[in-house]
Amino acid sequence: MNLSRHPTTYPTRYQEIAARLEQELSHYRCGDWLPAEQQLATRFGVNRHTLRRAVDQLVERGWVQRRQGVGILVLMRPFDYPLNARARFSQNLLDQGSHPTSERLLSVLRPASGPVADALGVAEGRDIIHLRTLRRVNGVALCLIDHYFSDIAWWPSLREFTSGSLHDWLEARLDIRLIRHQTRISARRAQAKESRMLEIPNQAPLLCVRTLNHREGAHSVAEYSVSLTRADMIEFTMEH
Amino acid sequence: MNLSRHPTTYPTRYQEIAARLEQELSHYRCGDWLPAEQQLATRFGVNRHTLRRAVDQLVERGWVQRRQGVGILVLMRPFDYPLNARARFSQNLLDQGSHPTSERLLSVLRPASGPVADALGVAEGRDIIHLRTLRRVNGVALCLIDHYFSDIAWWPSLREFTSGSLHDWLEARLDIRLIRHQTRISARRAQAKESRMLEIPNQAPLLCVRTLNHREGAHSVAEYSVSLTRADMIEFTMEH
DNA sequence: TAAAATTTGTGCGTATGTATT
DNA sequence: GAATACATACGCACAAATTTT
Repeated sequence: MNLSRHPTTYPTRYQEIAARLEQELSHYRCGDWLPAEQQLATRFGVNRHTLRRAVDQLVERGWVQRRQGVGILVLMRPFDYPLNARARFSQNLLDQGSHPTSERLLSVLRPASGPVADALGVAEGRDIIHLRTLRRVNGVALCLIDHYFSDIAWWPSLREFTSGSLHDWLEARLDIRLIRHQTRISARRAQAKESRMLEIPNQAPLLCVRTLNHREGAHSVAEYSVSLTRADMIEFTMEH
Repeated sequence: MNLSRHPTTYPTRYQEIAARLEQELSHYRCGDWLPAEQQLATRFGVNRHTLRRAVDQLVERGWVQRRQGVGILVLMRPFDYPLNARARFSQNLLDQGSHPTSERLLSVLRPASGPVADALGVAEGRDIIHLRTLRRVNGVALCLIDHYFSDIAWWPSLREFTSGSLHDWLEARLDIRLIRHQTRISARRAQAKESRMLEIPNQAPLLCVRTLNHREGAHSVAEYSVSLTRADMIEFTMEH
């Protein structure tokens, strides 16, 4: 078995096209759609498979994103550039749930799945409150948080939450102050759905922070939250 | 442009095959070759394109590697398996530098680079102590830490450190107790060198923890450390 | 509400080129 | 040189998702 490197080879057709498309990305803005695959294939005089392969490269590099039935979305923006140059936002690790600028994507009453039930300390299948919020900075999706609450008495109030700071809302409407009890931090690649919601390339690294929160004075878990944050944009900090 | 969620979809044929192949990887050892694409395609009753697409997934995940004219090389080690099944090790976020099982890879006196000098609060180019340690669990490389110390008076003692807990060593040999003052947590993909040292696929997600440590009572930074941990194996926890 | 059109996603069959054994 | 195996590319067809009519 020969482990030596392969000699350099001439670029294949799909690589040529990928390079060309990458150049031309500068003619687009974030949010623009590329011409349809068939159009591009015709223009380059190749089969659609070959064109798709070229686009695959751009997807891998994180420049564009596919949307079935819609088209190919251009992600690259001047905004992203400095980020990889270590110009990440810095965020206090303990601030989860108190972002002043998050919007609600989902709020439902639903049976607790296994992991959620475990975290909240309730029986699997019991109804719990599930909110999902998205935090944007300058219009860029940054952080997706799932909040799970065990006390469905909060539902009438929580269901009306639409945007702002969730923890401020709890304090203002229900006079409830939540205190962080446990934090778990991990990282992994974004899965397909997550990368769509956060508008990032598939497989991009995400920071995952899971927290257990109590009410002041109480010992049972009132909230379990799971946040997914673009790792290229955020760094968590903590002063001791 | 509609950013609403996509409905869940059923796995496609190639995804099914990818999942099946991933299961079966445990039947192989690192260095084994998979059966030829045509054989696998025949066995699954699909076209070779479809089979190739399934293998593409394994390549993306870093389990196998293609060699033109040779075959498909199995990279994965059996040990890696349970990890993706969410069986990550749990580690206290504040334990950096005190792993009882780390080994020294490097110990040198060298001029401080820009970022290190900034962190330690010394002039760029001034000599500092640089130690690099690797932590293994069951023989598997888990965590790579660069330690930078501003006080070169510690050098005669630190240069003799070879393995064990670095912070224990400092306390035993120099009667120095270090206290965490600031923690920064980020995540990114492994670069080529890092993936070699940690024996993981390139681009695999890493957790990066950077800390500033003081001596008890003192205010200046005595140690700056940067740890890189396999994100598929570790989850950090913190009780408040 | 429903159907049609558009666009990407998946899959098959085939042909040819390239690298290795 | 021959055999084997992966790499690239074309053409066609249909499925799935979305948007438009």
